[in-house]
Amino acid sequence: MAVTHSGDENSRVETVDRLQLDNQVCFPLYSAANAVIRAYRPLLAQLDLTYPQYLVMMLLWQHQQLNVKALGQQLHLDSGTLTPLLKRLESKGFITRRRCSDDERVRLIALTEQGQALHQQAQQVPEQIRCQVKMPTDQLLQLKQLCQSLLQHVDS
Amino acid sequence: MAVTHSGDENSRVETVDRLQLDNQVCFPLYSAANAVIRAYRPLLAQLDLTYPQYLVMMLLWQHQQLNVKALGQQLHLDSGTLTPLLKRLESKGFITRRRCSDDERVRLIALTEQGQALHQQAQQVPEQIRCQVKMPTDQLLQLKQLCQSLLQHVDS
DNA sequence: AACAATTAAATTGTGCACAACTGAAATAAA
DNA sequence: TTTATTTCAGTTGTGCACAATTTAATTGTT
Repeated sequence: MAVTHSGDENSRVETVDRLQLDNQVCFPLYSAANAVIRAYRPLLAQLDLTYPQYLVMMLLWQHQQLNVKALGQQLHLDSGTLTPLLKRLESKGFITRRRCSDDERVRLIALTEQGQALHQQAQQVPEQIRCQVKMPTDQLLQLKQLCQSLLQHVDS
Repeated sequence: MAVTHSGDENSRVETVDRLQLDNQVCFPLYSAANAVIRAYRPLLAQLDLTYPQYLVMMLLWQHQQLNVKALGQQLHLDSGTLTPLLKRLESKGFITRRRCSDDERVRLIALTEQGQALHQQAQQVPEQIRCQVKMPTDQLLQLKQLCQSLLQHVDS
């Protein structure tokens, strides 16, 4: 329980139960993320990708080749998540997982031709998803910036 | 690829690649949600709860008794997620899962004394998590409202 | 009353997310 | 140069999240 002052004309003192769903930031954050990823699902299914797989592919379309650590740092995911995910992308024929000759610990993740080709098909995804989110662009930009800020300011 | 007009003095035309991580809302949303839930983990571990279990418990602390459908509607989760989660809460001794006598299809989820008692222990969680998020309260409020708005305006 | 349609929850199977741990290779320290 | 430490991926095990399906109970129709 916490006591806060309301911003009304006559400043009342009200008791806010912070253990209620309505008063928490994390619940809408978590629900909204789930909802948007749920909206991505049918679009990405046409590319035979899940949302986290799509994230990896976007990084590879941009950088051609990355190791597991670099992927993990950019996506905030660890090897426990990435290794099986990358194996699935490999078995679908979208990426290769070579060992680095300089440092045998490192895996170099690169696109196959098929993975490269998927880039074309994916071009429409952003606009398709944008159509399903009926919200002003400036609000979405604001939401993006607040999420990025939160990400920087939470110690986890 | 999309062409947008920047808001600069001399309105340049720039090409924005919407297939880049930096230009998407969902990625920071997804990462921020994961990060905050990660921050909750050690706090909730002391109560022997996961974050989704904590959500269910909060609803029960507020309403005493709910069926699976009502829980699902409020949390945006289906029986495929809730049924095993509720079984875990039951086996920990926090809830009961009675069948409704009026309608045998329905499960009535209610708190045990132990589950009720957990409410006291949980009182500190919101302030503890607040300390780990070094961000102004007005920005968090704004983030909450934008997430709630997004949740309403995405068809999924 | 008999049958069809609907509803509530459970089940099955896939794919994350992550903590904790392991093994192997590279780097640092003695 | 041996040994200690660190680093990179991989493994194991738990718990979601969800699509698709199933079972059983209820409601609606004829």
